[in-house]
Amino acid sequence: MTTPLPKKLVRGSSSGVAIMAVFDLLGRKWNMRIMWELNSDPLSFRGLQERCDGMSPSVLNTRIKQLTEAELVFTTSEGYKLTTLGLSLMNTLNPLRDWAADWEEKISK
Amino acid sequence: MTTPLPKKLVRGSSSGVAIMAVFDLLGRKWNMRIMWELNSDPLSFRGLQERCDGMSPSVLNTRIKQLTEAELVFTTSEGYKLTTLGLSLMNTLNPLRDWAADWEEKISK
DNA sequence: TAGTCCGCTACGAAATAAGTAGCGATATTA
DNA sequence: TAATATCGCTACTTATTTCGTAGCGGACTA
Repeated sequence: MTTPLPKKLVRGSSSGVAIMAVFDLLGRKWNMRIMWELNSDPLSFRGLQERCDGMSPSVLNTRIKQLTEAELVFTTSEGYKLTTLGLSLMNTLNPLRDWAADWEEKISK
Repeated sequence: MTTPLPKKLVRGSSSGVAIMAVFDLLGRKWNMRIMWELNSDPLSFRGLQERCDGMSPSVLNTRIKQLTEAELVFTTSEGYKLTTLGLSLMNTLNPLRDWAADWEEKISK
């Protein structure tokens, strides 16, 4: 039988807890994409849906709720927008664009 | 009936394709976490599993294959390690740690 | 030879995402 | 004012992904 693994491992310190929450949030389909699209423009529900390859409205709805709860997105009369916190996240994620281009180039040989 | 949405929207240019692939890869449960852990140390299969809260070995196995395919991870006699490409990705993702701390602070009020 | 640990696989159950129809509200047009 | 259209969003079913667990075959050890 497989050795039971401890469910939680005591790590070096309390640091590293916050980043795990970020991984939980961003490591879910569509969340990064939605924020990326909102970083360009504020968008309506259906507009966001179109930009995100026609993703399911049911999922979009739960994503918006999550991101709103996380204070990264909020609703206005002109549609959904990033909060200051959301904008700052997209700023830290911005270098990903260049990395991605580099990666694609090297991967495709 | 719901208006059919166009499955693909013509965007401004060819730029932005690579970043979508990155979102696909990183927007999957465990992928960021695995790379984060490997950025600290090279780890064995079971070691990686422990660090990742005892995640299922079946999922871990498919993740390792994906990340290897993406040339972000490779296998050595001492365990799994990040490639140069993988290291550079973690470098661009590094500011996330600080952002996460900031976010947690503001969120918990 | 028997015991232990390893990377990894198989497989059923649970959770998440996709896909589609359509409701109620508001806006627009006839 | 009535018909039409569009909106955000919900309710459902189906498909895909992830989880949890048992355990195989190989390498090492006693």
